[in-house]
Amino acid sequence: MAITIKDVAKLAKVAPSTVSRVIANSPRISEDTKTRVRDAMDELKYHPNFIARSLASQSTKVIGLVLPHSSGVFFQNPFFSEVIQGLSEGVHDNHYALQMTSGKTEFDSYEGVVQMVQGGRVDGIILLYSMIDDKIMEYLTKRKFPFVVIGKPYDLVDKITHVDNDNYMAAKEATDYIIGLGHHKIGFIGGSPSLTVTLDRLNGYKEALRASDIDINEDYIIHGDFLREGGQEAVKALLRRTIPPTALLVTDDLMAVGVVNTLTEMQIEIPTEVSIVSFNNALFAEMSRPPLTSIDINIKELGYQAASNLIQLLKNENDPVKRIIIPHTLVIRQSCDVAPDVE
Amino acid sequence: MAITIKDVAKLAKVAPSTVSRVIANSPRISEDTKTRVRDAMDELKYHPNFIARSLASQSTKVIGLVLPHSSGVFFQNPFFSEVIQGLSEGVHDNHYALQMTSGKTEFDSYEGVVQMVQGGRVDGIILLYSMIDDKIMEYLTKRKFPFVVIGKPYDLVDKITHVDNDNYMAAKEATDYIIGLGHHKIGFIGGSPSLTVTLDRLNGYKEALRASDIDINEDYIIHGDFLREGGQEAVKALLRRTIPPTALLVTDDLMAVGVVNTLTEMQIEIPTEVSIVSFNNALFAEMSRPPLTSIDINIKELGYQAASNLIQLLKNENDPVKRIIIPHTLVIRQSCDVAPDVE
DNA sequence: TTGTAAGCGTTATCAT
DNA sequence: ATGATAACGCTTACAA
Repeated sequence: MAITIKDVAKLAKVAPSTVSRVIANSPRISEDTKTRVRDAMDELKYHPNFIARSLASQSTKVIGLVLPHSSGVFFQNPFFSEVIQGLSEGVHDNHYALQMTSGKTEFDSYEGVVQMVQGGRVDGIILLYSMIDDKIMEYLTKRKFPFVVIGKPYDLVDKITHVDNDNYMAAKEATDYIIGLGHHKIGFIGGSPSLTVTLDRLNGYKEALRASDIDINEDYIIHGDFLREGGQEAVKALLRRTIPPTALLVTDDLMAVGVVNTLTEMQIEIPTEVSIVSFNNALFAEMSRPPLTSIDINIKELGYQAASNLIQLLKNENDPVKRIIIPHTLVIRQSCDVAPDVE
Repeated sequence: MAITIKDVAKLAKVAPSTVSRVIANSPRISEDTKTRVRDAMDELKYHPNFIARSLASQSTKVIGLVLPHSSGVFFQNPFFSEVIQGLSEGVHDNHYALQMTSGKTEFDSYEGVVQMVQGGRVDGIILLYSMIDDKIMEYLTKRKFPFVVIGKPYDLVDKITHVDNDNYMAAKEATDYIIGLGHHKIGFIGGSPSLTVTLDRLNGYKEALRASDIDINEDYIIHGDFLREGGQEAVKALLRRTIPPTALLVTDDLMAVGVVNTLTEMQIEIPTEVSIVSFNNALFAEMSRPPLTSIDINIKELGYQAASNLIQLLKNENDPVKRIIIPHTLVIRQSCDVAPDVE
């Protein structure tokens, strides 16, 4: 059996409660006994038992992570590694631990969350996605369990602390950039329309067109998976239009890579025949031939802020609801050119 | 306060211990009371408190994950996402949870592990790397704490359960393949020489040369980070040799991408002037221009097996030490050609 | 087959 | 400033 607080107490000739106070560095303990107790702890190589502490204090110092249920897709996207990196740093800096839940189906995920929450495994939760009509978000809200979402909640935006980019503006800027190059037949290839990030970017795209008096052509708007395959299928569909677009706004680099692959196979030249702007600025964007102009959304920071804000919320019972916007930047590379039909 | 076992007991008119037994599905409880208790649980929407259970049973059903300390590098490599995916499925299938520890420095990581172990936070640990003279591995071994490593332990190979590829054979096969194309000036670009995976692959490479009576030229062997930058620097160094190699064995796709970038910039043609075989077969290998011939090591399975074997080890006190080898396959693409100096 | 009661290792509330 | 002692919610001998 491991060394417990009692062993330390015995060695230091104090009560267990005193040892506990020393651990918490209570000001009501004399410096004298503090050092005596600390010496005993060192001598015995004492390490507090987190489980016992959690039970007594009703707090685990663990943050739960909820991945989207179709995590197979999610794992393949570099977005995953990058948020995790930010999250990991964020919790670590605050002396919390990170625990993951996946789940093949939505029900599966839901059960995982309930276990974490009702099982008292975690003090707070971070949702790594935001979609419409999400049962998990509904559950957490109803239970008033502390959580923050990465992305924009579909409902109750002003009731739920979240960390997001201004995806509307980002898409608008990207589209404006394309329009500035003379394009007016601009396609939109987005992820699942049940994700709020897709909706925001779609709206930004539409607004940019509207502001420039370009008709919105619903045939130019396609949704797919945040995967290469998603991009491949989408661009094929767009090329079947009677008048195919001369530029594409693609909401994810991995999809954009699929788009590039397909266009290259069809011997359609980028950027002379088709221009592309994508999102996320993963390594893929840089590696692509040609390198992709992409919007950097600072994924790591998204994770870091989510973690630190959740923890702050945990410490401060009545922390106000917050909306943290992480800045984005358009990184111009070589996937855009002036419109071929402009003279 | 949440619903506890006592509330259920009261409603079902049984003792708390009976409820506990029903949860554990003990055979010594009559079907009759079982259903009565279960009805009560449903009615109250009871969920067992994991923390309390952990404290009482001295087992948390949580697996700890230890990333390499320079996790910044690690996170960027697609290896990370893929193992995590496998691990995640593995623990999930066995009703365990996954908890992560990172740490900027080695000391940092070490402290994290000690906290997990002595703090009773986890039942077992998975090391996501294997390097020589690793304090953490030494600590876990000394403490006889259950753990498995992904990769091959440097010491005590037959005392530590691990999941690995046969990296020696994989490298040998890859090198043989290159030799078969007529190359005999073959460079080796590897990751850190303190990682056992690097050593194994290096040995396989050397053995292949030896078997074909090709001199081993230490000038052809370079080590770098498992990153694009690592590959870039390494290949530049190799090209400065008086007689530069005509083929390269690169132990990681991401490094290989760096190699390809650099060669392309220098207008050296792949595969006509330089052939390349890389490892891991990440999406990068396929995306590269030209697409890379790469050894698929089945990363996801590495993770899945690590998780399930650790859990089995936890269940079966005296499970034998195991060495699980995940098969690899050489995926031939377009980065290799016959040696330019062969007629 | 079921109940009683003693832990598990802390924290926290009273006393002193 | 410190010590007893009762939680925290569960598991598990030991009884019955």
